[in-house]
Amino acid sequence: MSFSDADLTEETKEIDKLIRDIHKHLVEYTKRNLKKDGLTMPRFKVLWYITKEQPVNMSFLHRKMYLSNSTLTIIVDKLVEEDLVDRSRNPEDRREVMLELTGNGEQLLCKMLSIRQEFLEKGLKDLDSGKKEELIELLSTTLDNLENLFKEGTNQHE
Amino acid sequence: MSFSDADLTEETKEIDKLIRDIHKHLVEYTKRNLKKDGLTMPRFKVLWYITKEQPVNMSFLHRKMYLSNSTLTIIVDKLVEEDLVDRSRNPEDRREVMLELTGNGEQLLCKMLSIRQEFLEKGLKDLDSGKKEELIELLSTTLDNLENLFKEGTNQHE
DNA sequence: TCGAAATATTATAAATACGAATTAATTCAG
DNA sequence: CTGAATTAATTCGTATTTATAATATTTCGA
Repeated sequence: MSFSDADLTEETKEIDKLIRDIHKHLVEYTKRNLKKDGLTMPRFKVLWYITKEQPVNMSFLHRKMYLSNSTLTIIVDKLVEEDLVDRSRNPEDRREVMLELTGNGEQLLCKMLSIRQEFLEKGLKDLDSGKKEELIELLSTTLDNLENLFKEGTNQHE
Repeated sequence: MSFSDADLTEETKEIDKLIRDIHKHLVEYTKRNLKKDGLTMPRFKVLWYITKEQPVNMSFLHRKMYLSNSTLTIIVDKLVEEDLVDRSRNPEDRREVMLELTGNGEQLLCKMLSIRQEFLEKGLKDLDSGKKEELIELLSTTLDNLENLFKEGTNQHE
């Protein structure tokens, strides 16, 4: 078997499309369920990122989500108002805000995550554990490379 | 080797995270480059979808992108104004609009797609052609299942 | 031909997003 | 210790994106 440049290009395009489409379905399915509980995607994501390393500050969200602090302030305002997030100043460094999920927040996030999890689980039903591990391996390698490439671009002087 | 339920759950979470993160890097890298040419993500996506089946109408974009027609009208307005898209009525059925890329549109989209393509290509550099095919196979299986699940949910009566 | 269905736009309102200026707290150089 | 620089977050002004409801316009089936 031999591969031309055109094949390689096609493979990349194909993988791009697959990643986009899988992601799109995950997002749309998630949105559909968020809506039932009055949540939107950006607000859901903020909850999700907070839960990763509670308590977190605004800058953490900024770094992870690639949204400006001013945008995040508005989104967090809303979440606090809805009693999903608790906002307080860090006593160690009072410039920093500390964000944590409230009980409500935890509960709602959990629910949404498990709905999402179940959806993807069904999507993966034809892959046995070995194949899933294989998939994880292939995607991890790719992500590592992309992260490095991305950082290089970011540190561009000027 | 044996696998517990917890392992299976972890595998799914891991795959979810990998898909999201790869997608995130693709999006952020693309955005960074779009910005240099005054493009935004939704506008870029509309160009991309138009090019898939030129000429397309608004409803096609609606079905593919999960955006309301009114949202799309606004985005397309902007693209027409920027001379990236040509909008005309379909003479066969004058309710329909026909969207095509202008020369400028083609050119700009091509440029952006190849920048994106190159980025992902580098991300995939450690996978030989066999592994890429494997990856395509695994992702395709998953996407098929997700598409079916998604449709089921959509046709829910009411 | 008449009314229902399909297609797109307009009007309105809300959420999301960014950058610049501002405020407050901390750190650091001298 | 004090003032300058730095850091963190918010506010403000503006633009973009998004949704819903209401409104043409056109097509098409009975």
